Amino acid sequence: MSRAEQKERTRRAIINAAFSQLSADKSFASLSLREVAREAGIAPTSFYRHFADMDELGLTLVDEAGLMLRQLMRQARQRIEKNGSVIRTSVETFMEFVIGNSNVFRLLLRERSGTSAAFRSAVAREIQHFVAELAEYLRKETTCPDELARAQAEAMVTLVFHTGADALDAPSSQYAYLTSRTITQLRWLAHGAASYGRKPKEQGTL
Amino acid sequence: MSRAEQKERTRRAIINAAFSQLSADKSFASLSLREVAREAGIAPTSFYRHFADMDELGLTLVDEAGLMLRQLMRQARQRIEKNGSVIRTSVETFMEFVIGNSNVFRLLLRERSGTSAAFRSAVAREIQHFVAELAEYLRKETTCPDELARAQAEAMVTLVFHTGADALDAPSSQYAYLTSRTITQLRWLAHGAASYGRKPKEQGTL
DNA sequence: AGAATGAGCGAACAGTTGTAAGCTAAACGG
DNA sequence: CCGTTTAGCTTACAACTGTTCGCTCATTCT
Repeated sequence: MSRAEQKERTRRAIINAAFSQLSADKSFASLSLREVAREAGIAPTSFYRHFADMDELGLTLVDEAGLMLRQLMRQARQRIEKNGSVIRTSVETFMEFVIGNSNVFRLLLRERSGTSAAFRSAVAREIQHFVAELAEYLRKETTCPDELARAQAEAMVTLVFHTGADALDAPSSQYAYLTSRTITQLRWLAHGAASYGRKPKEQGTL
Repeated sequence: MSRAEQKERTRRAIINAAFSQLSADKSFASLSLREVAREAGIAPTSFYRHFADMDELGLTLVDEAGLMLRQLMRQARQRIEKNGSVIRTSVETFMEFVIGNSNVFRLLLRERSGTSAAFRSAVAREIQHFVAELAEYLRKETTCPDELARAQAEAMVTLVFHTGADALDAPSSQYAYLTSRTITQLRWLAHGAASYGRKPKEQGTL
């Protein structure tokens, strides 16, 4: 086996070990280099042949998670074409991702407000892809001015993301409710933005 | 000085030490019992005279944070009575809280998705107060059915909370933008829910 | 006054952590 | 084919962690 090939192999072993140790009660911050190395089947010091420190590993994990997120977007687009209901399809696709890859989603969720500024901005960047893409769609499909399309997209992504977080702690019997609730919320937003978008001034007590 | 009084005093010293060590790069999980005890001016072992372990301290901190949140709600209600604009006043009040008590807000933000189930549900409970109160208001002021009032309140709290999180990493020059963006989002929701609330069926491609 | 309570302390222990130094052996490049 | 490179190892160290034990001594209760 080629040397580079073998190196890539144990690099993946490290990454996989790290992902597999993430759970509801174990965040990336609470992983230890030694534990990861142990599960990857290498000596602790060999870790340094692949990453300068745990932070570098963490950024790699966030990148991989972001990659999966982008694949998810593609998948959602395909489904929408064959399905029609944009909001319902998007929310359902996202929920399936959260349930099926809860460790990955949890990583993003936690590091978004974690203790490392580098992690936070890495996660923020990945989420911005989501927002930008959705905003572009809204600009095309609706008469929304650019700035407001972005604000609308941000609100929608925020709500969907938050529902994903709820789902992590909810029993699976709640998934259907969470999904439909979020769909309703997004429809409100879309409807409100469409009919209310061009009136930034005060009106009424709300 | 009475014994109970002195005990309460060092208990507060511990709590204050813990709060003061929280920061952008230091979460509760990364605090150590010894460090907290050091800053509180007691021996590490004396910590156990007040808390069974760090988790118990953490739950206390979350409770205190929740208390501050409820005080905030009262303050917001007073302001609204003298001001009129419900949404604007609420968002501005909340943002002031986040800026002025960033460590407290960060605690809630992080532990909401942290590694301890007990912490997560404690934070969720505090936030539910917010939601319940807002939902009650919406039921009174609008024609929204109960279930939808709750969904609307949840969406609003989610958006405001998320904006608070954004503010933590944003330069203060961005505060005004974040505030007005959120106000717009909440108005969309209110408007959409009002005119769209009783149509749960599919319609259009959105 | 005398006994009991309990907050606080110091010393000590067993674990864990990250990381440095130096070696081995296999794959590589000339 | 021989020298170089390098992934991986073992050993070692210093720093920290949470927690137990037994003691002191001021406050409290009787």
